[in-house]
Order: sequence, then structure tokens, then C-alpha cells
Amino acid sequence: MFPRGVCLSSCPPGPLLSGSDPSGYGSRDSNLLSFRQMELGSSAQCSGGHLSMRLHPLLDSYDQDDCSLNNAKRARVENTIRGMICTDAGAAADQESYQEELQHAVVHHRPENTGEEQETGQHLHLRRSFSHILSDCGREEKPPFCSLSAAPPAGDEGLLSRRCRGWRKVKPRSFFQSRPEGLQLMADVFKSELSRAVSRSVDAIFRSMPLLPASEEDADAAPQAEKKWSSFCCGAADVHVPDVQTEALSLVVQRPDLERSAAPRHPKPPSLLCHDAAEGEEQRPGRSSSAVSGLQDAEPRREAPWRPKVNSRSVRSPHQAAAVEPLPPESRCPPGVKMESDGVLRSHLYAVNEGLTANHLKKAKLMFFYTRYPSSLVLRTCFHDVQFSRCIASQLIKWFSNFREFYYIQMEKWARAALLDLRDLTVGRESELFRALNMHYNKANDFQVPDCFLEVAEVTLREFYAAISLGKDRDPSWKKAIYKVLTCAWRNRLAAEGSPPGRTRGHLHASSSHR
DNA sequence: ATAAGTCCTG
DNA sequence: CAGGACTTAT
Repeated sequence: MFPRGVCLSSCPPGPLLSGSDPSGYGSRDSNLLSFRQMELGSSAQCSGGHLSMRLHPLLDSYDQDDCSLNNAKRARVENTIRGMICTDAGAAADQESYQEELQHAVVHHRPENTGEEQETGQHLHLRRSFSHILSDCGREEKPPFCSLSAAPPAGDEGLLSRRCRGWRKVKPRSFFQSRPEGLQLMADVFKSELSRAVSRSVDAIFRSMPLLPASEEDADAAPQAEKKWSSFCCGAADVHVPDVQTEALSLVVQRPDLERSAAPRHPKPPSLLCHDAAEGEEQRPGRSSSAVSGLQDAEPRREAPWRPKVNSRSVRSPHQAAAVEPLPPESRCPPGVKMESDGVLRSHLYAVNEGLTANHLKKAKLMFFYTRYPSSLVLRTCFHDVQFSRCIASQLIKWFSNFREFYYIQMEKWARAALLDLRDLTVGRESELFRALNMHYNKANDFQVPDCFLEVAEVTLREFYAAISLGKDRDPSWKKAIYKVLTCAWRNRLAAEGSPPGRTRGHLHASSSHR
């Protein structure tokens, strides 16, 4: 989900593909999602995985020959669905779970011990019904989940496009109108899989988290543990991700419990792990912070508030409890959840953050390296450890708007500089432009800026340069054309592959916006 | 009406 | 980074 460094080394060769597509509503511009897709596409089997690939990587395994692969842990899933209280760890881990799942599926593709966990009737039913519906559709009429995630980064463009091309033309609405039962089923499957992913990830956190060395004799184990942790964060073990980035990625997702347990022993090495832990993890009086106590005791923490400016509007009163659902179907801005007992809420439902924090900001900035126009869906998905509301959504959108603003200002600035020195037209890691961008989005150098971002930056820069050198900047709205170029590139490429035009508000707006 | 975008300002 | 004005699209 979150870039997670997934393809940092295999970033789209086509710079334009890196996400400039404000198509909105989480469709093609969902680079973050598509990164997942890409991973999946590169590891899942082509046949039989169509739908699941789009739905959720985890669903891929449903189509695997060896069903028993996923039979395991179903019991936990059931429990999860019934009563799991989402914790920060769980929420964050949900993201990692995609990778972990995939890794399990690909690397450890063997029947798990299913003795303790029988596949429930419900799951069987779901799966069978689901498969039935799918096969009912025929190959040419699979539900277009492609639209949910059909933004294959260029690196994997061929693979995904081949998969999507055939059924991209079907509109979800029409599909489900003709098969209303499928919609409910879909929802069930989604819910089930999401819960399962969370469950699995929480398991992973408590079972397979690397234990950092407590003493010197354990020191040798440190690199291994770090690697394991990286692996956990990034999913596939063979993903080429710089460790630094991995750590950064692990930072931006909340891992309170791990931090809590690891910090005292190993204050620095996973340099980023404990970064904000201190400020956010004040021990509450009278409470134990046992990380091992498990999910039930996983004290749903409230992250240290970001500067007042950031969360002043998003911090709610204690009356506004966190929603239990990680992704509430609908959320309103100020009116919080009215509950009878605050005490009950406090003790059970602080599952998500009440407002955006410094870590979220950092995460957003990292996201910006991959997508300039994240849709609401992407934002909601990536920040589901926050109680999502209109306010939060607006704030996130505003953040990205600000990011873009700075980005384009820099582009214009350096494009003008390139008029004097053409060497400024390239964006490398040594270039001034890069330094400026990096300073803004990655001040602490927590991340290794992906190459694809550099490529996009260079394309943008050249667009600005071309426009300026042609004197187009005399037109007050001269930037619109550039925005259009950058935001349409990906769409055009998809369209060229036969994808029907999706929602275009964002891009049209970007291109037709005044000023 | 609402969402989402840019631009401007502080 | 946030707030506001404004526009556009749904």
C-alpha cells in the first residue's frame, strides 16, 4: 500500500507514470495501490489471479491451487471480524500485511498446518460464491476492479495492462447492477480479507518481530533482525529496498508497541524506529505498557499531537471517540460518535488517532514521492490509522496541495535557471533542485528518494523550461498546460491501452483551472 | 451542495 | 502549513 519502497529499484522507467493523475477517487492515480498491484503482478500467477489481484493481493491466494495456503488463521480472522479492536499496531500492520501475505504465499508456498484452524463454512461459502460469480462473468466481463488499482507503474505496465485490458471496459456499476448479489458478496469478501490481513499482521508483529539484541552477545543478530524487520515491512524479501528507506517506511506507520519494547534496549540503531516514540509514548500512570500482552492489551495509544497548527482542528474532544471500523463507510466532520459512556470508549475504542500527527505528515511527504495526486481513497487507505473524517481528508488533500505548490514553484524557479545554464535541466541527486526538494519533503533524509521521483521532476522541469523558453509564461494561465501534461500522461497511456476514460474532474480541473 | 483543485497570503 | 477566495466538475 504505502510505497513501502516496494519498487524503489524498479520504479517506472517512464517518469510520467509516477503518478501525476488527479483522476480522483482512487482509481488510476492510486500509485500507492498500484505498487501493491505491481508487486502482486510480478509474483502472482497470471492465470486465475485476475480478480483477486485487483481486489486485494491476499485474495490472490484464493485462486491458488493450494487452497490450504490460506486456510490457516481463518479462525483468527473470524475472531477478528467479530471483535477485534483495531490498534495502531494493527492498523499500521495492515499495510504491511499485504507484503507479508505475499511473501508467505510466494516464498513459503506450502500448506500450512491447518490442524488448528479449519476453514470456516462462511469462508468457503464466500469463496465459492465469489468464484461462481466470477466465472459467471466470463473472461471478458470480470468486474473492473482494475479501476480500483489499475495504475500499474510503468515498470510493470505490460504485465498489468495485459491483465486489465480485457475487462477494463466494464463499469462497476453496471456489473453490480446486473448482479446485486455480487456486491454484497464483494463487500463480505473485502471485509473478511481486510480483517484477515489485520489479524495476520498483528500476529506477525507479536510473533515474528525481530527482537533487537539486548546484550552484546546478541549483537551479531542485529543485522539479521533488522533484515527481518525490513522484510516484514517491505513484504517480499527480494524487494530491493535500501534499508534506510525500509526504516523510514516503518517509521511512518505506527508501531507503538514495538517501539515501546525495543526502545529501551536499543535506543538508536533502528534510528527511525524510536524517533517519535518518546514524545508519543509517555507512560500513562497506572498502566503497563506490555507489548507482549497482545491485542487485548495493546493500549490504543494516542499519538503525540502534532504541532497545534497541524492538529488544532482535527483534535477532538474526548467525546469524539475513534470509530471501531478502520474504514468507516461514512464519516462526518465535527460531530463525533455519540456514546453513552466515555469511559467505555476510552478504554476500548482508542483504536485510531484522532488527528494527523507529525508522523502522518512525514508519511504524506514520502507518499508524495510516488504520487502527486492521491485520491481520497488512497488517502483514506493509507491513513486509516486516523479516524477519517472530512476534516482529516481535507487536511490531507491540503497537504498534498501544498506539496504540489512547492514542487511547481521549484520547478519554475529552476526552469528559469536552466535558461542560463542548460545543465540545470537535469535532475540528479546532486542537483540543486533535488536538494531543494529533498530538503522540503525529506529534510531529515529519512528516505531515499526514489529514482522515479527524480524522473518525474526532470520531466516537469523540462516542461516548465520549454514553456518558459517559448514565452508561454506571458499567458497568465500558462502553467495549466503543464499541469495538464503531467496529469494526463498516465491517463493517456491507459487510454491508449483501451481503458475507458475515468473520472476526469481532477485533471480537467487542473487543466482548466484559472490563474 | 460538495469535492477537489490552484493561487495568494500570512 | 493553513486559511480563504475562487473555479470547475459531479
